[in-house]
Amino acid sequence: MASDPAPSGCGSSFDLASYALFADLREEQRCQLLDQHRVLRFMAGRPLLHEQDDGQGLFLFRQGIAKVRSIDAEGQEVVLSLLGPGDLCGEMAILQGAPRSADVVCLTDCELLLLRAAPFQALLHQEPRLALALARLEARRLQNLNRRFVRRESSAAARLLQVLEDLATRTAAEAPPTAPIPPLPQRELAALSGLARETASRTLVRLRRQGLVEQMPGGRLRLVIREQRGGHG
Amino acid sequence: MASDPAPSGCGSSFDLASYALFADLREEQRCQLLDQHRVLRFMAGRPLLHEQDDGQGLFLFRQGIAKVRSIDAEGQEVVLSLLGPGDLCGEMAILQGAPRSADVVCLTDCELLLLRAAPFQALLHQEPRLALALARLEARRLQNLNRRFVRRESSAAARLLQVLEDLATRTAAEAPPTAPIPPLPQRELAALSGLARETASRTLVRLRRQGLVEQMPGGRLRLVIREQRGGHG
DNA sequence: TCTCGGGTGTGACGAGAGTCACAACCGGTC
DNA sequence: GACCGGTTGTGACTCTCGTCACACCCGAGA
Repeated sequence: MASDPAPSGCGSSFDLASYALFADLREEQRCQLLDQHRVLRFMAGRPLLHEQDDGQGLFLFRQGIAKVRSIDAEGQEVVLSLLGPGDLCGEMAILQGAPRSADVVCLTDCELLLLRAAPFQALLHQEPRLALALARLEARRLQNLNRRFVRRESSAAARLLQVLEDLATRTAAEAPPTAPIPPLPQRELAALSGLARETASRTLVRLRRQGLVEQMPGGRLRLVIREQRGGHG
Repeated sequence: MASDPAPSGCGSSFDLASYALFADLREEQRCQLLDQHRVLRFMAGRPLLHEQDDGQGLFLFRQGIAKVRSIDAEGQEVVLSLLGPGDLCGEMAILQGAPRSADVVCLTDCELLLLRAAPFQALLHQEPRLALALARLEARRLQNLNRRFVRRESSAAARLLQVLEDLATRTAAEAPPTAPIPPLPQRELAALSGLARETASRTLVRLRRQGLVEQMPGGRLRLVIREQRGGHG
């Protein structure tokens, strides 16, 4: 992990306003939040939050994709969601001093902004816009997970397609589902969709034969959008 | 559905303070929220939210258990969570004028308080404590769903036990997992745990034989707590 | 009493995905 | 070139759960 210490001052080029959470704030308040922020870089495969156990902070994704995961009773990894540019994490720990139940691991090289918890917490208590925006953020996450929960019942193909679409749309803010997907080993794709590696392999082969997934130069995958993706093939 | 119109005044005996969401407010603010509230009663099997499509409100559970559910692509019901005394719902629609993706159906006869959206929304924008409490509420829901997501992978027995425990703890605020469970048909238990009715039946038989579940007079079930409920039997 | 209907237990079967095993491939390094 | 480790494809088998089918129970009502 690399870290650039940053000046406390504002006028920084970091565009907090592009994060929905901070869009409603006054410029001066955003500056407040940037106080003693740092820029962090993690290599693919590195965990984000482990090292920050006590002195928590807010992590804003600028580049790269990460997975939020948990370990079940049998020691199996369960992936709860994906994070990409424009997303943030660490707010749950700040909201409720709760012990962290999930950890975050980078899937690709990541660059992110770490805001200190203190000014964020202070602003939360005095500015309803921020608290409200946070409530909205949590609500949206809940809805996303709900949708995922509903799809969870479905076939291996549907689950894998869902993961591929998620990956594509996280490569950048506003990325289309047909954006090329960063090259990840099948083992990883399988973990993301909750399948065995072999099942993921077989399913990928079938999806390629059906023309739903395209192999791009460099081994990257790309979704091909078709109507009727019911996924009961 | 029965409905008691209520006076706008305060001094009502409804104890909003017992809901975590309102615990931090001043008494006067809670009164504000009670303006034109109503008491609603629904029979088991009745949907809550359908009829309130535009004029939304906040539903506070006082008695009874309900399920939050959604319908998947194949028309199958997927249960997202359970609500009981002390819980509330309808806040997502208020937070983001979003079209509702899930509906709420009573499992037993329910009694609840309906607060009007307007004063709640107004207070949200001016009182950070309320907005913050709402953010915490959403965060806690997210964590609950995360936990459920993790367990979803597991066996039929584990899933059913989970549902039974959820039902027991929702019969009242602070109810222990060993509280008696309201008598629901197997069809309903199966839907709650995402199993086929037959599988639920077979699994229940096995759990009874293992002594993990007890049949009480009147057909009600009760969980028996044992250490080591790994659920790989 | 018989019958009817809903809820419940259980048997037989099939489909889907996990597991084990192994071969082919690919990119490094020596 | 040979070697090695990690990745990918595939075949065979197993296990779990869904599905279909049916028998049983029990309470309600004619």
